[in-house]
Amino acid sequence: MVPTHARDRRRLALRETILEAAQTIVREDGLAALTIRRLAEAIDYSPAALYAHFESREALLAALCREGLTALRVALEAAGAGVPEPRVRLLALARGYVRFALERPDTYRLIFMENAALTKGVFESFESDDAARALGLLVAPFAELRAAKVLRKSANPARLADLVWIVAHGIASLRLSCPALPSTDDDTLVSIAIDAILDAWQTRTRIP
Amino acid sequence: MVPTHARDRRRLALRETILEAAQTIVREDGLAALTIRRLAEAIDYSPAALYAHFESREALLAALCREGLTALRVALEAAGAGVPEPRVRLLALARGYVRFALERPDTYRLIFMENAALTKGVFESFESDDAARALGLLVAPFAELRAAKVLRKSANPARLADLVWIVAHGIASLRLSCPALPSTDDDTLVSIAIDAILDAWQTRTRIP
DNA sequence: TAGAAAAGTAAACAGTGTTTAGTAAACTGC
DNA sequence: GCAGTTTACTAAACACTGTTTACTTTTCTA
Repeated sequence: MVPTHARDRRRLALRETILEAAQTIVREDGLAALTIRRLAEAIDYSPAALYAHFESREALLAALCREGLTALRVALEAAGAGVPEPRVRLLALARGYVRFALERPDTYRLIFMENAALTKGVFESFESDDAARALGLLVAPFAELRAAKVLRKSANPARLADLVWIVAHGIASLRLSCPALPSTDDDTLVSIAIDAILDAWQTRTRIP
Repeated sequence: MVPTHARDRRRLALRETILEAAQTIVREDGLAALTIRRLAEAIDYSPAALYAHFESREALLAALCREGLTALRVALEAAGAGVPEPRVRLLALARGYVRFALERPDTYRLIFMENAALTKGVFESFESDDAARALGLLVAPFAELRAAKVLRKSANPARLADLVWIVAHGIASLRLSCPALPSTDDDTLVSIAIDAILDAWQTRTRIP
């Protein structure tokens, strides 16, 4: 899949250079600072040159968005790796999710908050493999817990995974928008939420 | 508090006119369509005239943001009004929250997603009474349920309210960003989440 | 090596938020 | 009622933005 022709290789390399410079600018001065002119200057090309590699600024943001989604998936895989116990892994995944958002706020905003059309485009057109795999990481622990009869048979792993995603995203995005408001710290919130989910669906007999 | 002098009254009226025209534009063509020039044209003034009432576009957005937050609080009050049973009220509030976000996506985005600095400013500087009152609506049912010994004494109403907020915001904002992804419908997600929270904290004896 | 194709640029276009200088209107004190 | 001052408002410009066009340079191919 690596291009054979020299000019194609250079083309791809420049595209990569552009994306890297873009990431740097975003990390240093935020998304609003990412202008075509500044980006062009950073890589010593004319502004118009960028249009040979990206149809528009929006398209460039979409590419950054896809890269960000991949990075999120990788971060989650790392967070869950080597944690055999499903409940602990679930906690680790959710915490890893929130941590990723807080460590790379602009990336996270770009993926999920900044631009509706962008996010939709990335999740739809790109048939986002990363999103599916990331969600899969959350589904597995629930499936395992259900198989081990820790959770009831009526527990729907996919739906519970959605719930975890909702909670993690809720915490992360609220923190990015109005940091003060949920006054409890993130890790506690995450474990409270996950414990509640597991508690609610665990096999048990209720005493009325 | 109503200004006595005629010119002050006119001033305030124009300010109101500007904000109303802004709302209309946002509702019709989204937030990106809200430019100073278009807004000025809509109210038949020159662009510069707006700067007598708002320091900048950002300041205007902040005003819209505050109005949106008030509208959200009012919507929540309406959703919870006349629902005496705490659990049912909690459901109604959370569903009302999500519904508000979906019915006024641009308003909701403006309040919670679009602009970090903006949101922070509104929630901090304005010592947002609306936010506090809205959150209070969510705290009350938990306090009532705890008082009625439906929930354990260890249940912290404020923290549980945060959780509900996190879930409602999580659902709403994910829906606005990547509508396809949580495949379960919103009302079901809300009730699943709230049931889980109530379940997890209800007074009970566990059979191991 | 000559011709075609690609890469890259400078300059312009249309749009943005914002500032400035200057004018018209409205209010104030006499 | 009138002079003077403050306010309201505008037209025009400034410094940006993303993007397009016409043109030049470089690079590959036949």
